[in-house]
Amino acid sequence: MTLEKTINTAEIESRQYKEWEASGAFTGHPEKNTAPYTIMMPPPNVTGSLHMGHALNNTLQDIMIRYNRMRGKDAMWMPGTDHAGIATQMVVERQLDQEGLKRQDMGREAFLKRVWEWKAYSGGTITGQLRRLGSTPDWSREAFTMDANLSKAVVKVFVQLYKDGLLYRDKRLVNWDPKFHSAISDLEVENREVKGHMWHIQYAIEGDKARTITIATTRPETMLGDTAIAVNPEDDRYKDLIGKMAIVPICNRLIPIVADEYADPEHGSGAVKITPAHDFNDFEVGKRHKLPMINIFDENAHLNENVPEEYRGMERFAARKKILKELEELEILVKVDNITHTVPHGDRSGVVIEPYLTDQWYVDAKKMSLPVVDAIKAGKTEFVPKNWEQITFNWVDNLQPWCVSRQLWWGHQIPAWYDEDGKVYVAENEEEAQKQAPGKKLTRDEDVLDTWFSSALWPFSTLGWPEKTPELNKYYPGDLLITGFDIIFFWVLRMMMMGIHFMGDVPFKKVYLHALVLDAKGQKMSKSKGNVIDPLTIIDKFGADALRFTMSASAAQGRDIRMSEERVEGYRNFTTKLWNAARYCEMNDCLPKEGFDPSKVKNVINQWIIGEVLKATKDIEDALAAYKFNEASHAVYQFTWGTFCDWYLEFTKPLLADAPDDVKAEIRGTTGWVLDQILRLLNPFMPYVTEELYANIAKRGKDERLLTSEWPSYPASLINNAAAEEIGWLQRVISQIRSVRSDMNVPASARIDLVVQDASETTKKHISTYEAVLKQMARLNSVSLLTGKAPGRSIKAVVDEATLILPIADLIDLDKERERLNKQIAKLQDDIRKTDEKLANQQFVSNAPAEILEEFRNRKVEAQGLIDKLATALSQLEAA
RNA sequence: GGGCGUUUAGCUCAGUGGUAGAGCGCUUCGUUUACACCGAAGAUGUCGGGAGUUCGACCCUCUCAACGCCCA
Repeated sequence: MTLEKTINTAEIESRQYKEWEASGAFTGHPEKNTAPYTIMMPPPNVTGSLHMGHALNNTLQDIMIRYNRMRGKDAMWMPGTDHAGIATQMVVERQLDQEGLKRQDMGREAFLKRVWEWKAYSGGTITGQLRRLGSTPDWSREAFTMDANLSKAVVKVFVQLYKDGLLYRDKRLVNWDPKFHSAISDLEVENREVKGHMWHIQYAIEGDKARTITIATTRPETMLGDTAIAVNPEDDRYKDLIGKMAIVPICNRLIPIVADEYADPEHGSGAVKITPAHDFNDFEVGKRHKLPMINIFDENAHLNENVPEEYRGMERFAARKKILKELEELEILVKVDNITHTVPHGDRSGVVIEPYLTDQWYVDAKKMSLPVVDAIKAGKTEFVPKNWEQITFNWVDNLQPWCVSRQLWWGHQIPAWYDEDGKVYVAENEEEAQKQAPGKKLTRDEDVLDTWFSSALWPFSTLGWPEKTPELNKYYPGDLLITGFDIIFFWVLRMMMMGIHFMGDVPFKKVYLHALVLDAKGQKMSKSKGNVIDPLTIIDKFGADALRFTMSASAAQGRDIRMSEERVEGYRNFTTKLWNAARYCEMNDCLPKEGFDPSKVKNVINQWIIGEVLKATKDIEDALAAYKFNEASHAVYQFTWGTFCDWYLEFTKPLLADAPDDVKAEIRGTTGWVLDQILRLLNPFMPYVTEELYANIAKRGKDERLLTSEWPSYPASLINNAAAEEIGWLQRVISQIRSVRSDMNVPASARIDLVVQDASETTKKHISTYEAVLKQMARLNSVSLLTGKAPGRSIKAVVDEATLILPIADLIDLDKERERLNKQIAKLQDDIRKTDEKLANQQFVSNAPAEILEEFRNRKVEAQGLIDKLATALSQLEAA
């Protein structure tokens, strides 16, 4: 086959992916003895679509999976999707809304049918998009958090945690989302800074018309639920009022004035109203003082029957207005301050969260997290970068019970039943529950579980737990988890809690936490800002390989990634470069040859490039072992472009034209071999273009693919230091000549002569060996050794012991050459001065390690040698 | 208010206790039959400010500042 002149990424991508998937190479083999390499994919929302975060996350996972598959591991990347309770229900409710329907009118069953339909319709979108990225998870095991077996695991876990006393029902204040009519967890609350007011309201004191007490509040409507006023016990202003009763305006209820440290004398008026049913701090104060709790809201955050008649049924912010108006009329609204404060909002709904007293299910997250901390400290699970471990510990210290019930319909319905007295029975099914409550009429808990409850089980529920499957046996614990730091607390820790509790071991050995993908200006991408870059658009424009390489090359640990098209464009150019290099190889019959043995190579240039392949391989391996994706990418990029294309192919061009046949044959073999290695090294990063080239550069068997080929592995003895030194010399000579030519404005088209002065025997040998290469790459007419006197009017450059003379009298500008030489000398003298200062420092000489001293001394000698040669060149110039 | 992170070339960012690197951009030159999505050469930095540790600091410590994120 002949490679097309230009690469057609869209065509290659769709064709190659189909072949990969059909080949069955993504599938894990629990029945085989091969060592496993397991990654659990963070399941994206089933109805979602690919964003840059997914692109980053999945690229990194796929690199590790492909790399380990090539290294002979049983690579198993577990894919799947999450039912995403609130998010999905919200989407479907919005659709219903447009049809003028409400889920309450449809009923639970009909609504769920509708959600399943939506899931069936849009559920394949995200997995299709992951395929476009080139991801190779084991699709045959694709799971969904609401699959029957995963749901079974959820029920099992719920019941067991209940039995273990780690899950319980409790009446507490929750973060209530009035839009969803549901409790949400602390983590789902987003505190937003907003402009608001601090209202100062005067309360009368019972039996003392002369005294009043002024409290400050940002939420005056909650005064209808006040059950106390708190003052600081040390606050002299109010000491005498402690124990007296105040009168709540409007509803004219009597409430005690209590002493509590919570009241901050510095803050507001120093006196705070206490509404235990609607504020987390007040709730604690209420418990301390055994205050009654008056709930004044319903599930819509509308005022309920516990408030004066004229307020009942009012929306909370309307009620606030009315109250303020009434307070004003009563002339007890004494002051209004404009302030900025943080107000809790639902991260999904965007509405203000109301602390609300309800019965909910809680998991004792604190208790379950203790073994997690121990496991991390013991190194059973290691976080990369490490600093997340400490952050995790701090967070665990402040852990609150995890509210796991949600008043939604889409999700895992809680396996709990109530009898007519409200007694609860937790069981795996109704039959079991009934056994616990013989003869009683049971009703099932209407609520569902937090989405993160089921995703916390992901590392083992997807492998068949609670059955003892071969998969579970082989793939748990997983090797690596790659996810964003923003869901450490939502997901990573909860997986660890559940994994340790139910499997007796951590779910993964390493957790790589990547940063966020931002726009080019460093801002978070969001629909409202309109700065979202769609990965699919990027793929269409530059190809999936370019996007993947951008992600990998940008993934420096602990730093956000600024996404810009220019960067992707640069890596698109890299794919083109590789493509063209392969075309060149094809045109020159430099393709992989059967039976080529890199250890048998005789030509130094070939020995050198083989050694460079090995060095690059090691660099990539080391970088990946440390999860430094940017370094690994850089190593393979640099080798391919900077070493193979820029030097090796250029070195060998003149030889392919003129050298003896055996040399040509060896070059062809070596070039083909190196190309083959590059394709392997690059494959995890750029799977499509490499696969396509691999298929085209040699005859391949039906099932022979890079996807399942082997990662390069050769003995380090193939690195030939003498060859590296020799080629280093060659590169220095060529660079020097090119540099002076350019400095002196010698036209590239001008073929000039090179005369070498003071050449050592080795250099003489090299000059003769590489004459053809030097001529072509430095654009020379002839290469010779100096005999007799050095020509005066010429450009000179120094490489090691030798002086390179370019006698081009008619082409050079004497002043310019003088200037160039003087500049070089001046710079070297400056270096020597600095080195001398160091060497003159007695403390440096006596304290610095020997090899450093040696290095500085050598540096000086070398610089002096150079100066001498340049000075000679300069004086000859003057003499001429 | 607490915590974390960032501050290095015009831009985006790597980096190491021993005389600063990449990509992009910029300048000059170039149509040598893989590639102009290219090649060659080049310019540009008191490595945020200050102090300390050290023979030696961009790197370690302290401090200040700016910016960002998270939590209260």
